[in-house]
Amino acid sequence: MTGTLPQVLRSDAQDNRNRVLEAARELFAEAGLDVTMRQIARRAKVGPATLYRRFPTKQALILEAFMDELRACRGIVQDAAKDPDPWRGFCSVIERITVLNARNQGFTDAFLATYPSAMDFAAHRAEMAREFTAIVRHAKATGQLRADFVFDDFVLVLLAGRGLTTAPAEARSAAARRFAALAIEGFRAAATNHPLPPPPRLASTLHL
Amino acid sequence: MTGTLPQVLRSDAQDNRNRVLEAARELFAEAGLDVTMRQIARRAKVGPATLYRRFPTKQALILEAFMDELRACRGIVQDAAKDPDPWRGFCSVIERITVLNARNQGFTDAFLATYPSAMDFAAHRAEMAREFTAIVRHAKATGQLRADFVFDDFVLVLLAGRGLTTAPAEARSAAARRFAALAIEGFRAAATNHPLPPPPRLASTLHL
DNA sequence: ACGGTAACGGACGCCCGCGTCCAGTTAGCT
DNA sequence: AGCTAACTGGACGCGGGCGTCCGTTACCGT
Repeated sequence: MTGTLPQVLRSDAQDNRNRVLEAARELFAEAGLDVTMRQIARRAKVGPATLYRRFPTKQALILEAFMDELRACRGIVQDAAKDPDPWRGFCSVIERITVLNARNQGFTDAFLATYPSAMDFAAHRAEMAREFTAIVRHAKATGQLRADFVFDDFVLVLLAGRGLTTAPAEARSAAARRFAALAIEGFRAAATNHPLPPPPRLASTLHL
Repeated sequence: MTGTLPQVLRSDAQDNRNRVLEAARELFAEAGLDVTMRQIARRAKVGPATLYRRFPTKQALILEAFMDELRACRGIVQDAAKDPDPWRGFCSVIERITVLNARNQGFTDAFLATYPSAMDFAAHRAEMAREFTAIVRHAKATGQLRADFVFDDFVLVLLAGRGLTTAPAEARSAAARRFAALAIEGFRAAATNHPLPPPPRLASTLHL
C-alpha cells in the first residue's frame, strides 16, 4: 500500500477546510500576513493539527486563500486590456488595484513577496505585467499617459498603496480612491509636466 | 531621604545610555518599531536590566531616539515657511519628508501613532500642521497648488510613503524621490486637472 | 447496524521575548 | 587608597506561538 492521498475529502474534512480558508481570508484581510496559525485555527473552530494537516506551511495557506483575489487581480488587467480607450483602461487598473489593495492588508504583501515559495504568485505577476505593459504602450501612443512613465512607477503605486492599510478601516476606501486619483493626475500627460527623477529599479527584485 | 534621582549620570551609565540610543536608532530605522527590547540591548552590548532602567517603557525609548528626527522634521517645515515662494516651500516639504520617511522605517510609525503615550509627538505634529497649513494657503493663493488640495492629502502622502519602506534598501531613496515628484505632479494646479473624489477624514483620527 | 478508518483536537515539549531581581563590579569622592 | 552608592548583566518565572503525537470521534460503505 503506497501512501496515496485520497483526492476527495470526507464531508466533515471538506467543511473544516472551507472554514479554515474563510477564517484565513478574513484575518489576512484585517490584520495582514502576520496573524498566527493558531489565530486562524481558533477563528475557524478547528484544532491546530487539522490546520497543519490541510496546509503544512503558511505559504500554502496564503496561496490557497488568495487564489481568487489573484484571479480578480488578473481580471482587472484583462478587462482594462479590452477597453478600446487605453488611458481609461490604465486608470481603471490603478483605481481598482489600489482599492483592492487598501481593503486587503495581506494580499499585496503576499503578491509582492519574493520568497521562492511564492513562485505561483510570480507566474501570475509576470503575466499581469506583460498585459499591463501593453496597455501602457498604447496609452503613451495616444499621448494621454506621460512618456516618462515606467513600469516601476506602477510598482511604486502598489507599494505606496500598502501604506494606506494603516489608515482606520472606515476611511480606507475613501483614502484609496483619493490616492488613486492623485496618482492618475500625476501620470497624465500635460503641458505642465515636469521631468521626473530617475526611476527606482523595483521590478527587477520581483523577478518580473 | 526622598528617592530623588540624580539628574547627572555616572560616566559609564551615560556611556551605556548613549550606546543604547544609537542602537535603537539604527534598529528602528532598519527594521521598524517592532524590534524587541532584547535586540536593542544586544546591539548596544548592554544587559536588559540596564536598558529597562534607563527607559522603563518602549515608548520612552522611541520618543528619546526620535527626538532629533522630530526636530529635523519641524525644521523642514520651518525652512519651507521661510521660503518666499510658497510652492517651492510646499514641494520641499513633500520631497524632504518623503525621503526621510523612506529612509527611516520606524519614524513615521512613531510619528503617526495615536497612543495616548505618544502625546509628546502629538504636540509637535499639531504645530507642524499649523505651519504647513499656512504654506498651503499661500501656495493656493499664488495659483500653483490645486485648489482642492486638503491637509488630509498630506497625511495620505505620509501614509503612502510608509509603504515604500518595503522596497529593498538600495532602491529606497530613489523610490522616495520618484514618489515625491509624482505626488507633486499630482498636486500642481494645471488646466488639465480633473476633479478628485471626496477626501478621506484622516487628520481627525490623529487629533490634529 | 456496524465495523474500519479517515479525520479531529487537546496536550506536549520547545523556544523566545517579556519585565524583574540580586549578587558582583566599578566610578568617583574624600 | 579606601569606601560607598550607583550601576551592571546573568538568571528567573511567566506567557504564548511553534509543529507534532496520539487517544477519541464520527463519517461512510457494506
